[in-house]
Amino acid sequence: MGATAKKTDTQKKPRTAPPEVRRAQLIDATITCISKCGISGTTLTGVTKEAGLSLGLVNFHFKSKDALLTETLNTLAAEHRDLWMKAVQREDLSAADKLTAIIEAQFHPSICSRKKLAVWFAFFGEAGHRKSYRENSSQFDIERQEICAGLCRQIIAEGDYASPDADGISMTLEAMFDGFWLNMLMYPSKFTGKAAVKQVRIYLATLFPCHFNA
Amino acid sequence: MGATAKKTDTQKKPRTAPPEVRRAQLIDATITCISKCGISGTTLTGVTKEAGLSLGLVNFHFKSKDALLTETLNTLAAEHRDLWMKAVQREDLSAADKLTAIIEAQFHPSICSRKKLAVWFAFFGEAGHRKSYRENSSQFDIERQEICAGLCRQIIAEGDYASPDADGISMTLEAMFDGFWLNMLMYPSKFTGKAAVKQVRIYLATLFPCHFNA
DNA sequence: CAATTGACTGAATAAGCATTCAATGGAATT
DNA sequence: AATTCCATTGAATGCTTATTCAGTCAATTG
Repeated sequence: MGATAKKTDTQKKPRTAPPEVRRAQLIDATITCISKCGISGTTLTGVTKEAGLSLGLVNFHFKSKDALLTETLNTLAAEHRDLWMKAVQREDLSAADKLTAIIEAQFHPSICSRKKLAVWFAFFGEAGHRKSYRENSSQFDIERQEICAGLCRQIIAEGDYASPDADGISMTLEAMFDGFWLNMLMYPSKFTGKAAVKQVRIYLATLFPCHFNA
Repeated sequence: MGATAKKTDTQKKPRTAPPEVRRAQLIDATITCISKCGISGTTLTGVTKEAGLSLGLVNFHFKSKDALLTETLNTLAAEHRDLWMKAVQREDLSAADKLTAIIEAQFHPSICSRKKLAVWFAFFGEAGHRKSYRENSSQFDIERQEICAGLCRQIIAEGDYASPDADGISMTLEAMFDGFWLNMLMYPSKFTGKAAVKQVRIYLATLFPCHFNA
């Protein structure tokens, strides 16, 4: 339905666009395709049809199908990292606030829509044998887990809590992040992002009652 | 290596075997192939080569490749269910003991070898769009979660604990199960089954200190 | 022993796929 | 206007794959 931005000469969409735009379009279409058909069901014909572009464009803007898939995953991973990193870098937030921000980023609607979750797990399913799928995103995971462990250590020191096991707690947090993601994908009616955040906060409130409340 | 059961005439392996045996061989080979190459890299040529059988046998013993994959997943799901169900059905165990048994089953080496984890997540990755992959195993997941919730309710009643949210706890347990599985697959050197059991027990010990200890 | 049955084989088939590339389009530059 | 350059197109190519099936083999039955 008509989107006429400038009356002057915007009537027909241009037949050509800068590579950046095309790459973004193709990555978007790839996300849609993977979420609908899985990685094994995602074909270049399908992706380009979804994007409304012609078949040959993928190999023009990307080296190969594999490069398109890898860059799709990297895009999702970077988008996620940007969101929580923004909060972690703020100087005015307490350790508990930063940890809360990481949790909320994990379950933010823009990060874990059903569509994107399907893509994440499609990649996890292939990650076992595809090194390129692990490289980037696992680096981010490790980075986030180490930051979480550091924040936990700080909170433990602040509150003088009994449990000294910041590494164990951050491991468990990581597991809860991924586990709730999977359950949100498989049983969306039973598991929502809101409920996940709530449960993670209950876990933290049990451990650090002075810093968190359910 | 020699396995000579009966001296009389067992020298060469028979060229033919009952369908049950062949089906099991093919499912085994499928697990190996998926763990090595993912679902998209698993071909009938590869499976039959792995099994040391001829190409045509898959479509003889199974309706199709898809049927083979579905039955492979169902086999894994049933194997897992059998393990925890055996403990849950015992009349002599307390609720806490049964919950412990479920946790230990979840991370039992026979259930979550790296090989089998790779297969589980390969299926999760495709489950979004393949109804047949969800049907059986998700039924088992729901069943297990409801049993866990019941056990939690019982424990809460026994210990007169403050937290009344058995459903939330069982949701969190489920998430920890899946999340630790994923982390065991992705970072096997950092995450082991033993460590996972320990962390889950710590979680329960925090909630139910009279029933569990870390 | 002959006949029958069920398991097994692997070459042949047909469909689908990623990738290539010669040709086209059109915007920017000369 | 002519030229250059880059984005774009989609038919053609060559490879991989699931599935079929006509035939082989061996055990069991009559």
